[in-house]
Amino acid sequence: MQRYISQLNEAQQAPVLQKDGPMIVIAGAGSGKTRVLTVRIANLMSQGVDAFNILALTFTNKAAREMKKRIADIVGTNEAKNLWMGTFHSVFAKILRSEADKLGYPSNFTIYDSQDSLRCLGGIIKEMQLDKDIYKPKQILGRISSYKNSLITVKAYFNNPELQEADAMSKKPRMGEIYQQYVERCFKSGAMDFDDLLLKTNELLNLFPDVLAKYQDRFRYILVDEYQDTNHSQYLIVRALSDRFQNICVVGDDAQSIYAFRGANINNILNFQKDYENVQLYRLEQNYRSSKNIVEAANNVIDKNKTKLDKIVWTSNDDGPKIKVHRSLTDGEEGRFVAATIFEQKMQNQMLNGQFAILYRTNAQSRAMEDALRKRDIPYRIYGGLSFYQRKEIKDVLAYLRLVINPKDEEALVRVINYPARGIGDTTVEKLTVAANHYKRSIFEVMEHIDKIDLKLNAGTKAKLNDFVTMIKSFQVINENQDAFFLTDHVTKKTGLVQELKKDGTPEGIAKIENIEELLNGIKDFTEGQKEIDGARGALAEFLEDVALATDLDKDTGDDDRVALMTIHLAKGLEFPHVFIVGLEEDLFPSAMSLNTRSELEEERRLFYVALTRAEHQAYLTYAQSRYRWGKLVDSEPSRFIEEINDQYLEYLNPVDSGYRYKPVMDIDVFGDIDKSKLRLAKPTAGTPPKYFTRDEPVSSANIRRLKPVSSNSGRSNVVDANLNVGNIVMHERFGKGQIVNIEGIGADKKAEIRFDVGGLKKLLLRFAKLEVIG
DNA sequence: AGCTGATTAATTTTT
DNA sequence: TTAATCAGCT
Repeated sequence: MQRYISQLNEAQQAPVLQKDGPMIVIAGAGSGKTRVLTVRIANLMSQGVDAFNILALTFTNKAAREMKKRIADIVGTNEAKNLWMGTFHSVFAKILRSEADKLGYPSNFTIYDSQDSLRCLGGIIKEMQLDKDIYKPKQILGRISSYKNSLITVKAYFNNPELQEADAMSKKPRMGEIYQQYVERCFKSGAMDFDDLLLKTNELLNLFPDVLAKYQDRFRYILVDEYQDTNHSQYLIVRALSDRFQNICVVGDDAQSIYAFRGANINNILNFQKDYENVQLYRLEQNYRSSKNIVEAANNVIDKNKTKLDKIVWTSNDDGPKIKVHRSLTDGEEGRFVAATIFEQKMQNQMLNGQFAILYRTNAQSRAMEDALRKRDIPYRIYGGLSFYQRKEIKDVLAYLRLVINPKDEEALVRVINYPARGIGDTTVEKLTVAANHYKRSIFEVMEHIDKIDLKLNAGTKAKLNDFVTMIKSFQVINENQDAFFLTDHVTKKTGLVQELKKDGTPEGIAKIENIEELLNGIKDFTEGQKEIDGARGALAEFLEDVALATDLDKDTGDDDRVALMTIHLAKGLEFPHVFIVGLEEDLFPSAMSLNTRSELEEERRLFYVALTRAEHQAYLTYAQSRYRWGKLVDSEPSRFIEEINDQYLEYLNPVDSGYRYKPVMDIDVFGDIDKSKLRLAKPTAGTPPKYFTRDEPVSSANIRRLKPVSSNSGRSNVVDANLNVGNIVMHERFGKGQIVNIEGIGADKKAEIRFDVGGLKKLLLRFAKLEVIG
């Protein structure tokens, strides 16, 4: 043990050596806080603390897994096995399962992901006949989430006139009713959403002193990583659990607090010293990760923030190369620059793909990067976005599995009751829902007793409902005796899910089948792993829990060599030799949504700080002068964050701005050459704004460059993508089947959207060749 | 009930 | 530009 401690520097040793009492470790970026946590836990154990009595809460499951492994390396696998380590959500989900009956929940409760929550809310809003443009499910869920994270229950909401008034002011007077409905429905479905996992834990600890005492006694040493990102609900749980022994160690960096939008409260870390008595404060200020240039540039940036704790991050590393700043014309070019640079670096310095990361503010920005990397055959992996488990085909399979475990799970039920189609339509489901609400039972229970209730359903429909119930019940029987893999395999076949996709036959359909196969493989791995652990058969319920709380980052196998693409939020805690921070433009980063208040802007700045401090050796900052946003080319300006870095740390790759402005729009005289009477016009479409155009690439002759069907509109329309070379401009536009000419403006301002019939496209292209370009 | 084309909304960040 | 939803038709 001593060996591990002596490997730490003095500042790192201090929090390891203090065994008892409350303590806070302010850990600058790259200062080795994970090592401190690891060694601290190992040291506690070596001093006789039972692993059983240690609770470590991390931000991601991956972090927990890695830490556990490192501890196991020090103290041995067996000793480490009993440690409680995981995210707030996963740890307390486990506790809630074992105590569920106290709160009136079944122990097999479902965990709703946000997709489920949104669907549920959508249903409520529709049933209440509210305008879904005012009551946007996403917004509503955001409100509910923030209530829950502040421990405002439905009852508390209705006792709080201020909140109600605020919602009424934002044109949502019926917010409370929706909240109530939502909570009732979740309860009726035996389901908890993400926020419930924390809220219900609080309720559990508040309402049942004996339960609280039990876990207080159990978790004698509590450690919380990334404390700056805890919300109020999490804060209260930690307080309650640590109240008896006060052996609480929180680690965090206020400068890296980036989850305020999710309810994280930076005051939790700023005020920690007031919350406990005799708090020891430790600072880890030496950065081992990054070059001097990067560390100091990052300090430059974070200095602009007012709200922060005193801390000076420094490093004894080399200066390293300057941070490179690159400007490009468009987002496409930005992507090409990044790809080209990676390519060169790999060639010149023998670097691996895995040593590069591309970080962006929004998921939508990944596309341009992907395109460029693909063109250069650089392997990459995108993290986040739509995760594997959120894909439709996967969620469909999971929905059946969820029903097996918890047939009351309403979102799962409505998702698959008629998929694949089995003749149970919306009308029937609606009748069932009404009956279920009336009897205060779940839809499944209503279906079980369909013969005893008069719902004015015809015999055929009743038979179909019975078949469905029988099928799910047959799955339940299998689940009693077989492992999760066997059951899932059976379910995909029996329900006709795979068959449905095979029938489809499109490339998308095949990809979906492959995804389902991947899911099956995943379940296989899981069941095998489970069986090895304690001879138990790999239980389905545990797999579903894993899945419900898994993130893309967790799934990472990390064994193959790829460039990493992710949002900055996801990059927290990671490090890479070379980091590209792309899209550094005003309104994008900082986001336009965050420019209203100082605190929002400061959070964006912290986000930039996080991004920059991911880099070990070389950071690149790139921005584009114009960028496609929602299909339109929009001008943009460099981000203020670039200016906030002292020039001595920067190297500008382009010469000073030449003043050249990119002109994206060209006007085309449509009337000049197209004889409109010869076009078969469909009925005019209102509201579609005219759009267009082009890059000024000179070309010699008019020809069709590419003509291929693309899958759009959920893969079912006959839209055709074409590039036309017309005179000295390239027109790139999309042509739809049986569509329209839409023209707006006169003379030089004339703009047009033209969508032609696929069959007549060739003929029409000839006309295009004669178009003139004005201006 | 299911298909098709038309219309419209969405881009902050996620356990 | 994409994807979801709507409206009208078979």
